[in-house]
Amino acid sequence: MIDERKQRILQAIIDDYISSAEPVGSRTLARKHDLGVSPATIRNEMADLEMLGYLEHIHTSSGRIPSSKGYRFYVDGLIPPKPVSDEEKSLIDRWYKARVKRIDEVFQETARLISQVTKNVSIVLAPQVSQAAFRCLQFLPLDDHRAIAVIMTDAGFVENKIVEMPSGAAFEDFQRMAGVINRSLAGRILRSIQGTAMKQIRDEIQDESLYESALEVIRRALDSEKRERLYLGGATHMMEQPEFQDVDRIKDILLMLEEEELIKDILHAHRGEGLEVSIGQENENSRIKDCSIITATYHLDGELLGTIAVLGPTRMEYGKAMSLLEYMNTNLANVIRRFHW
Amino acid sequence: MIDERKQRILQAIIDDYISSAEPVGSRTLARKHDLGVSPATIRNEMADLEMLGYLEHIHTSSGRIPSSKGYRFYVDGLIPPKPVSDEEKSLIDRWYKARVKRIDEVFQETARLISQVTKNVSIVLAPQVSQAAFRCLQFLPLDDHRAIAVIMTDAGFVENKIVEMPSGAAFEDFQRMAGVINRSLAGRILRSIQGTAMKQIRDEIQDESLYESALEVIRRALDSEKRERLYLGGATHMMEQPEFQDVDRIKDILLMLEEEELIKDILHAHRGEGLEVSIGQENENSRIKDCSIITATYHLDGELLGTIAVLGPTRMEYGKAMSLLEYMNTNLANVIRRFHW
DNA sequence: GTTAGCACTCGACGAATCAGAGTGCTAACA
DNA sequence: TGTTAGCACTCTGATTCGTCGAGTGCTAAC
Repeated sequence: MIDERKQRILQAIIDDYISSAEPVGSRTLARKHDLGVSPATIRNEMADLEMLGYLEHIHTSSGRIPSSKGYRFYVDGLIPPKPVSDEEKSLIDRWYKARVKRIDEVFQETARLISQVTKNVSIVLAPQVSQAAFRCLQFLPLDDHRAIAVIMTDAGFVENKIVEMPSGAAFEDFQRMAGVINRSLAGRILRSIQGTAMKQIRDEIQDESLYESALEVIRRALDSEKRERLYLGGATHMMEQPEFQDVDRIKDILLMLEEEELIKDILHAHRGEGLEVSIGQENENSRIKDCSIITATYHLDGELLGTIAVLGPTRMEYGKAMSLLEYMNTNLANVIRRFHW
Repeated sequence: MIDERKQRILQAIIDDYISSAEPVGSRTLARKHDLGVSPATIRNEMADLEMLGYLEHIHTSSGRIPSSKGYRFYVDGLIPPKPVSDEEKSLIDRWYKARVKRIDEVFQETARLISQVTKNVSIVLAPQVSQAAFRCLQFLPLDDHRAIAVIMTDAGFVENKIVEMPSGAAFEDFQRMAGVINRSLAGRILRSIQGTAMKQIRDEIQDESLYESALEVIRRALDSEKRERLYLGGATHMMEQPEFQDVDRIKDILLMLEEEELIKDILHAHRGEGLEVSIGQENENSRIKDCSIITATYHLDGELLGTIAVLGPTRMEYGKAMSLLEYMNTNLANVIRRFHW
C-alpha cells in the first residue's frame, strides 16, 4: 500500500517542509533530494500519498504539505534520529550549575532551556508537594502567640507557615504536638493523609484546641501546595516560527497558556512511560489543532514526579525535540537529587 | 507663549490621539470637540504648536500626533483626573483575597492586576530580603550531618537552607551557634551585616569550623536573595495596543523584559517619592524611545520596599495608569502587612 | 512503469488608479 | 488684527490589473 519509494518521498517532503515551512513541489523536491526519479513520477506518487491521506493540498497548484496522518507516520517510523550533541549536553549542564540555586529554579530553568534549544514553547509541570512523603514537622517560636511551622518532605521541599497558638497553649505544647505528628505521619504520602492517621493524632494530643491547630497546619501544607506548579518558557522563541507571525495567533496561544487548569489537563492526558506525541488534529483542544505537543514524564527513584513538554507548530523538529526531552527527563532526576536529602 | 486656547487644543489633540491611536486632523477635531473655532483656526494653532515642539507631523498631510514634549506638558498639567472607581477598588480587593496565599503571590498578582486594568505591561519589583531586618535564625536537625537553617526577617520572609554540619560538630553546637548569631544580629538590616558583627560572632563561637558554617549560612541568606525579584504581567494585554501589532516589535520588548538587570536599572533610576513618568524620548534606553514608563514606589511603615511600574506606548492612558499606581502603592502596604508579624 | 510536454491555476508582486483626510496658503470678512 | 472660507496640493490606503513563477494534472510517447 505504501511502498518503500513512497516512504522515501514522504520523508523527503516532510523533512523539507519542516526546514523550509514552504509547501513542497515535485520539481524542487527532485532537485534537492536525489530520488532517482523525475518530477513527474514524484507528482504521481504525491497524488497517491494525498489520496491515502498523508499529504494535503491547500489548493490546486501549491505544493504539498504533510497532514497530521503524514506526520504521525513520520514520527512513528521515518524520523531521522538526532541525538543531543555533547556540546548541548555540556551547555545544559553548565546552565543548571550557573543558574539554579533553589528548587523552583530547577523547573523554571528547565523550561527556559528546552525552549531555547527547540525554539518552541515549553511547559514544565513540577511535582506536587502533596504527593511527596511527609518527613518531619518542627515549630519555631515567633512571639508569645505565634510560631512558624516548618514542614519538610522527601521530595526536597521545605514549606513554612505561620500559625497562631491557641490562647493558653505554651510553646512546649506545640513541641509535644510536633512529636506526635512526626511519629504518626512519618513517611506518609501527604496526599494520602486522612481520617485514621488524624484520629490517631487526636487521641494522642488529647487537647481539642491544640488538635485544631495541628489540623490547621497539616491542612495548610496540603492546601497551598495542592496545585502543581506550572513553568513556561519560550514565548519569544515561538515568535521565530513562521507560523506564528500573526499577533492574534500569538495572543491566542499565550492566553491559552495562562489557563493553568487547561494546560494541566492536557499534560495529564499524556502520562505514559516514554515520550508521547500528539499531532495537530489529534489534539482535543481546537485552539491547537495546528500544533503538536510532545510530552515526557520524569521520575526520581521510580516515582513519577512531573511532566515536561514542548508545544510548537505541527511543522516541528520532532527528532530534535524528542531526543532533547528524552535527555532532559533523565537529567532532571539528577538535578533534583541535589536538592534532596 | 502657549495661551489658554492652545492648551485646550493641545489637550483635545492628545486626548483624541490617546483614545484613537490615529493622527488627528483639524476638521475631525473641530467636529468632535466644541472648541468654538473653525478648522482653519485650529490648523493655525496646530502649526504654532508644532513650531513650539509639542506636536509632530509624520509627513505633510497626515494629522498631528503629540511629541514627547507634548505628552510631558499634558502629563504635567492638562491630564484629566481619572480616579480609580469604587468597583475597581473592590475588584482589586477581591482579587487579592481570592488569589493570594503566599507572599510571592502578592507581587505576581499585583503585576497581573495592573496590566489587566491598564492593558499594558506591568513590572513589580519585590522587596529585597537583604534589606529586611534580621529577626531570628533557627536550626532544625535533618540527619546526623545536616540541618535546615531557617532565617526569618521582619519583612515577613522566611528562608530556609540546608547546611552541612562540620564533622565532629553536634547539633547542640548548632543550637549554641544560633543563640550567638541571634544575639548579635537581631534587628540588623541584613545587607548591613558586615565585619564587626561577624567578628563578634567569631569571638563568641570560638570554634573555627563552626564559625565557617555560620558564615556560610549568613552568606547564603544574603546571597540567594540579594537579587530583587521581578514580576512581570501583561504580555498579552500589550498585544491589544495598536502600536504593538508587529511580531518583531513584541519580541523585542519581551526580550528586553527578560533582561532582569536592565529592567532593574531602569526602575532604580526612578526612586522618588511620588509617581514618576518617563516619556518616549526621555527614556535612556533606545529600545523604548517610543514607550513611556510610569513608576511608583511602595512603602511599609515608612520603609521603601519596592517599585511598581507600567510600561506602554507613549500613547498611554496616563490618567488612568497614574491613579491606579497611586492607589496600588498604598494598597500594597496593607496586603503585605497580612504576611507580617 | 516512467517521463516529457503542455495547458491551466494560484499566489505574490508591482504599477496604476482613486477616494479620503489633511495641510498650507491666500484672500475675504468682522 | 484675528478668524474663516476656499482651493490646490499631498500622502495613505484600498483596489484593480497584469505578469511571473512554481506547481499540478493529464496525455501521449518511451
